[in-house]
Formats: sequence, structure tokens, C-alpha cells
Amino acid sequence: MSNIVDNTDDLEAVAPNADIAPIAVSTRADSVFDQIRTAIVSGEIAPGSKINEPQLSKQFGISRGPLREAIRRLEGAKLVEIRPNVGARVIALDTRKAIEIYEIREALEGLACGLAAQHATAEDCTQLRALLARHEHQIDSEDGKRYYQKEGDLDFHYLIVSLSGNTRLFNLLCDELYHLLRLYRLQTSSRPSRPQQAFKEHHRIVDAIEDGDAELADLLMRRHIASAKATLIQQLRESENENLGANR
Amino acid sequence: MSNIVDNTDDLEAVAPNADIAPIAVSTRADSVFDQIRTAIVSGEIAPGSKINEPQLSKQFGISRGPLREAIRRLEGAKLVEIRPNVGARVIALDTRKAIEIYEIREALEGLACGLAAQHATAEDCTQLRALLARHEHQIDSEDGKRYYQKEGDLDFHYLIVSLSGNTRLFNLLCDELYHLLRLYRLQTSSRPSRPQQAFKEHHRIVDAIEDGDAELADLLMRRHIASAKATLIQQLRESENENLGANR
DNA sequence: TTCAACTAAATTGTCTACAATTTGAGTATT
DNA sequence: AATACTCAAATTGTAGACAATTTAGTTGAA
Repeated sequence: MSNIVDNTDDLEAVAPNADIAPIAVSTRADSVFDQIRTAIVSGEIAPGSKINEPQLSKQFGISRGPLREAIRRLEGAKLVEIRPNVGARVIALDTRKAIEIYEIREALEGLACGLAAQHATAEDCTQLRALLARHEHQIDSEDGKRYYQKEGDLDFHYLIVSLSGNTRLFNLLCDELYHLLRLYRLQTSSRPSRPQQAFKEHHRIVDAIEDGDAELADLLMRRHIASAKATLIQQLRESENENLGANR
Repeated sequence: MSNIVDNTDDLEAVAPNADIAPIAVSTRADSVFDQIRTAIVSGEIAPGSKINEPQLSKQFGISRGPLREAIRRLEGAKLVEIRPNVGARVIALDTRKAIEIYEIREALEGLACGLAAQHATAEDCTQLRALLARHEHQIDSEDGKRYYQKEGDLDFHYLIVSLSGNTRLFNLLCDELYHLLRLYRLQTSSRPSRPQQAFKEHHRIVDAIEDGDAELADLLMRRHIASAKATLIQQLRESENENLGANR
């Protein structure tokens, strides 16, 4: 429950003897890492663009030391690529990478879903259903805002992964892959998704989790992601054909 | 084939006009990252021990700036954990983490093996058989040196992952997980492994790859790793029981 | 015009010094 | 003896300056 990343700012007023004070005191490097990551996955910093250290250090009001540490973390999150003596660039989106990411995601979320089926309590399943209900409500009410639908979709996956009980798996998916998915989604958010079908699939997945049927949960989640993969790939291929030799 | 990490040192004498000179010029931070990583996975720096920046910077003859960048990369590789204002510690080994890692490994290598079955050429399969032949020779000749047997085992997995064609998957497994496996192996290298059985399993896996049977290749690899997992977990549990309340 | 060589500007990589925080020893107090 | 407090030492976090390399613009020659 509390294995969510702690990005909070400082917090001082703590009694000297406060028995346990797990207050998140973040260093500037970590704080700037979060900010840049957000800027990247929100499209504020364009994919493929150069990371300029003097500019960013001025922008965030820190020196280049902690900024470079933040960039190293971004490298670890696969959001930038560093070339020695040249610098860092935001990762460039292409269909090949998307395929690779979705192949990995399929395997890992299948695993997560199977584990969730083994571990989930009745309470957990209630929570899942509640999330889906909210999700459904969004589909009905604001069916234009596909962006939020996709956010809701990620929430569902997020919850299942956390129910897997495998913290490393959680970090791998939620701290790395999902941010990359957000980046890809920026490219395709204007295009039709498939909310009704996804919604049905989600319920079937929760069915399997409720039954404790790990094998089926694994299978259904893999299929679910394979569908999403097919949709994304097709959209990427289309937009590739649209802007032929435009950028760079 | 050439997607292996390039950790080479400098190399100067290049003609000014050398058309393409993809020589790996490494920065000090990257070089020290490699050295510390090697020191960690070889046990030179003990699991759980503190990373002392002044000491290490003196030891490697660099200042703390690039050293801290190296430490950030180690954090990304999950080899150290950083706590703000306290510092970095080498990751501590425990059974729970081992289980998590092997669950992930099972899913990812199953995927890799399935993909390899789809992509591998006849030549690739020949290479795999040759590797197994060398491997078998090692089992016969130096059956005491289990460490090298396990190195050979990793070589096999390494090759299969590279045959998957998924470079992100390759990086994930070979740049992250395999180093952690080496770390765990240090704890169990004195104990019996199961070379004959593993050897058979390897050949069955290559059979499936030769047949282009992705589903079977996936399944067999998962089973293979599940066996290794069971063995490792059992060994870790045993050594946990041996030193009860000894360290920290 | 095109291409190569050269130079100046900009950017990255590194070092040193300093501030902020934690750690640990020592002292005093109950 | 055990605990809380104080202060010095050590360590981490950050800033600023300099060196090394790349980038871009200019000049000169084919």
C-alpha cells in the first residue's frame, strides 16, 4: 500500500524525539529528476530534443552538479540517452521501441496479474471493481476525453501490479515502463481508443483474480495488452506514413 | 551481434578523416561505474556495506563529482540504494528479493526464448549447440569448479536473449538482472548445482528453437528457470537458518 | 559552389571548496 | 548503569571555476 514513490517536498516541524519519522526529505537532484521526468512524459520537453545543462540548471535554479545526477537517473529510467562529451537527448519515439516495450509489458503484466490472483483478498477485489465502476462512468460521461480514459486504464493496471506483491516488478513497471507509455500516448491520444472492449476485458480479468485463477488471469492480461499493442502499433505506423521525412 | 555494452578504454590514434569512428570514449564516471559494479558483483565490496565517497574517490583517483554520477548509475542498476543525506549502500541480499528477481526472470527469459525461436537462423542454432558442447566439456573435466559451470550457464542465457532481437529486453536482463544473479551466486557457489539436468534442459530448449516452436521454447525456458529458482531459494533458506541472528 | 581547414563560442567533464546534515564520542544527569 | 544532551568529526549535498571536447561559423582553396 505504501510502496508508492515518495516525491514529496521537505517538511520540517517534527518533534526532536518523534519515534519514527519517515518523512521524505528529498535532495535537489531527486526533486529536479521528478520535474524533468514530468516535463518529458507530458511532452513539455519534446522527444529527441537535446538536454542543455546550463539552460536547465538556470531554469531550475540549481548548479550543474545535482542536475547531472538527475540526468543520470533519467538515463536509468530510459528517458534520455547520454553520449560521452556530447550530452543527453530525450529518447526518440519509434515503432520498433514500442514493439519491444509492449513485448516486455505483456510478459511482466501477465506475471503481475497471475501473482495478483494468488494474493488478492476480497477487499482488494472490491477495490478493483470500484475502480472499474468509476472507469465506466467516465466512458459514459465524458467520452470525448480519451486522455483521461487512458489514465484510468493505467490506474487499473497500476493497482493490479501493486497487488502482485512483487515490489521489484512494481518498480520496473510503474517507475519505468508506464512513464514511457505515457510518452507514446501523447502521440496517439487524439486517435480513437477502444474503451468498451477494454472495459469488458478488465472485468474478465477481475473475475479471474477473484477466482484465484492465476493461469487465466495471466492469459487474459496478456491478451488484453496484446490488443492494446496491436492498436498502438497500427496508430504509430499510420502517423509514420503521414509525416514521411518531415522531422529531424 | 554488436549490441553488447562497450566498456572499452580510450583509443587515440585514429586518422582525422576516418569515415566512421565509433570508438568508445568513456568518461571517468562511466569507467568508475564499471569498476565499482565489478567490485560489487565479485564480492570485493560486500553486500550491505556502505559506499564511502571520500574513500572511493581517493581509491579511483577521481573527484566526488563523477563518482556520484557513477553511484547514480549503480542505483539505476539496482546494485546500491541511496538514502538522502545518508548515502549509498550496496544492496543487501535476502530471499524475498531473490524470489522477486526470479519471478521476473522467468517471465522475461520465457519471452526472450520464444522470440529467439521465431528469429533464430540455422547458424544461430549451430552456435548454441557449440556453446552447449563446450559447456558439457566443462562439466566432465572440471566438475569441482561449479562457479565456471554457472558462468557457462549464464553464457547460454546471454546468447538466447541476444537472439531474441529485443534490445530493451537484452539490456534489462544482461545489464541489470544478470549482475544481480552473479551477486546471489557468490552466496551459493560452494553448494551443489545441478549441471547434468540443466544441460539436458538446455538441449531441449535449443530443440524447440530449431523447430521454431516459440510456445514450447517459452514454456521450457520458464520451467528451466523455475527449477533454478527452487534450487536457489532452498539454498538461501538453508544458509539463512545456518547463521541465525549473526549479522545485523 | 562545394568542400576542407581553422578559429571562436558553447557545452560537457572534472576538480576544489564550502554549506548542510548526519554520525559518533564524550559528558552530564537521572 | 542507562539515558539524554552537546559538540566535534566525518560525510553528504551543492556551488562555482577551470579544463577538455564538441559545435558552429568563417575563411580559404579547389
